Amino acid sequence: MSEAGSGWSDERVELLKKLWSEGLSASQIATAMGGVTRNAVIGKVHRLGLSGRAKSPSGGAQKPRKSVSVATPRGVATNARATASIPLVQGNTALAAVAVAAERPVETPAPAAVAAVATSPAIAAPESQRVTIMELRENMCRWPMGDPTTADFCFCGNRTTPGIPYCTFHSRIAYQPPERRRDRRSN
DNA sequence: CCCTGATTCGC
DNA sequence: GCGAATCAGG
Repeated sequence: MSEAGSGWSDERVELLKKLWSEGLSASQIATAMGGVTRNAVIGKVHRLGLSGRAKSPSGGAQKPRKSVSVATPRGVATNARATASIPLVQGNTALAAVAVAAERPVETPAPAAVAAVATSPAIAAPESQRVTIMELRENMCRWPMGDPTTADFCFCGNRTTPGIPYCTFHSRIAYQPPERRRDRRSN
């Protein structure tokens, strides 16, 4: 059973706490852990009593809506968590990558398919952004590059269409129909 | 447009 | 308890 998908197991909560305390954004954590959305992460974070941590790099504080019939004295915040020294993003990349690899083995596309496209003179590979898991956004191509077990592991990072985890180029490689090698003269 | 977190509320 | 929807801001 490694059904990872939903449900906050102890390990998952620990990972969440760790990544959150290290300064990763909710969406980054969500994509890193997989199976959950940033909303889920945020919801869990707040439920755990976290939040606040340090200053958000972006997305400043919000107001509790307009006329909130506040009946809930949510005085949680103000966690005595000193700002301390937040490690730079570069230092965490390896950790996050490992975490991802541990939780969700990267789906390695068929090497044959890769080679086929790579050697196709008609298809030109776009310049990949080569982003790390930290810089990966929801709409960035998650095509793995490099070895997941080493620090040079990163992703394509090109723009994707909503709902598709890859850019147009890598989508062709990833979603190659089983029956579509030859007889493609109607192109 | 992209992103961020916060909060509410139905399940 | 969970997370989508919504909100509010950068």
